[in-house]
Amino acid sequence: MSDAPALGLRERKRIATRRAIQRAVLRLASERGLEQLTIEDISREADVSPRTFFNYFGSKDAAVIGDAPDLPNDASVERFITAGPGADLMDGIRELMVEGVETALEDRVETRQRRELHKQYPHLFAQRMANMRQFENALASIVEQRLAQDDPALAQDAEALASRARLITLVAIAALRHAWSLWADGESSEGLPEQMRDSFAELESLLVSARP
Amino acid sequence: MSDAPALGLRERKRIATRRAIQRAVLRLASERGLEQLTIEDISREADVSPRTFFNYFGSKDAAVIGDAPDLPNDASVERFITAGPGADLMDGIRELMVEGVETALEDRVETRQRRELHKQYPHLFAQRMANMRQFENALASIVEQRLAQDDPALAQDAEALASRARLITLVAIAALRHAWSLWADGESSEGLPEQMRDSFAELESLLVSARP
DNA sequence: TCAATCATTGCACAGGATGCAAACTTGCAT
DNA sequence: ATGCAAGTTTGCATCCTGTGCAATGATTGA
Repeated sequence: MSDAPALGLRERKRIATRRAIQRAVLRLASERGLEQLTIEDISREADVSPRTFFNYFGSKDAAVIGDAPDLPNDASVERFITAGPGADLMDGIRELMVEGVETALEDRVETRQRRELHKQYPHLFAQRMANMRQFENALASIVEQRLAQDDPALAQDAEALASRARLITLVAIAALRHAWSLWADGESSEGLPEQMRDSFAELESLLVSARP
Repeated sequence: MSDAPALGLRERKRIATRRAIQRAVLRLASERGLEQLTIEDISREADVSPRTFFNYFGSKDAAVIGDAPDLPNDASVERFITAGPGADLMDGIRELMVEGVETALEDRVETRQRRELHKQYPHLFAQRMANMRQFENALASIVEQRLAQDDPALAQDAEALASRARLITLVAIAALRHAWSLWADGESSEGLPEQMRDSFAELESLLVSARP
């Protein structure tokens, strides 16, 4: 858990600046809305020059959206890949995802503000989805390795393997999006991880009912 | 099929202008890339003023991306909703989607150019997916009606009904995205509709294999 | 033909975004 | 500690995006 190998001052300052900008943009955007908010306003609030803002984020939106979820550490990934054919695939993916979003959870206030802004400005949500593509590709590659492990026959056909891994990944992401929607729309204070388990369970029941 | 109730001259010109801009942006972007392309360039090529460009599209990207797929006409939708519990749900959704993208298919050259640009600029692809949200909501609402028809018991619980309809929709969209990816990445000249049938078939086989 | 309606255009302007070079801060080897 | 290399912040200049407004011109329907 402790990935803090004594960051240098420079690195710590960088992170602080980044977070200062993010906090500033969330605070101001929540108060008066995105459109009546200029880079200059944000920079003033964050105590940096407008030019510095662009050193950290390519646009106003990018600062609001927040960082894309990351894959968990290598140990978890390795465990998933080598879990063997006996372990349920979707369960494994779900846990990887939960780990991923859990590490990304920062401040409760910020999370709430971001959620509100996502509701208010659909294009932000959209861009966030766009940023997921990287995550998506990483995940697909991992799933591919797992499939190759579980089913050596399938591993012979690279095309089929890749196609299947991608489809499985996309279905898993469908569940993730489902969880996200309910979590973002709902008023309940249920955490995203819990909602994710619910959504994956519903996906499971869907698959069952689909088979006569 | 013939939804052309004698468009007036004004309407025809509007459509022509829109298409002229789209053609211009695709041509120029394919030649020299998106970033070295200004609104002024595009407008010159399309023989309209820069101001007019913005009357049609909110941004450069919007012009490249193309229009979001539409739901098919009401007859098809009605047929889907009332197909009854005997008809396979995913098959029905797939056919609705195929109809939707088929009407959106314009010119072969444009389609190809757009495909290339989507490969080259992932954020375009992403934005396109984002634009699907409207389509997504429309589809979810239709699926919800179908579910309510098929399963009156489920229809009692509005929450559960909506949640399930949304999940099913998202899974179907996962298949659509899968088809889209393969179609965009692949060199094959196979059409998107065919690829969609392949992807939905693979989804089907996935569900089967998931059930021991 | 005339008036209403809608589309196109030019103009002005605020804000977004980037390259560049100067000033400053941090890291590190001596 | 000192000094140099590397990285960060900033101001400045500049181009592009995007929008409101008002004038002009084309299309429509009576």
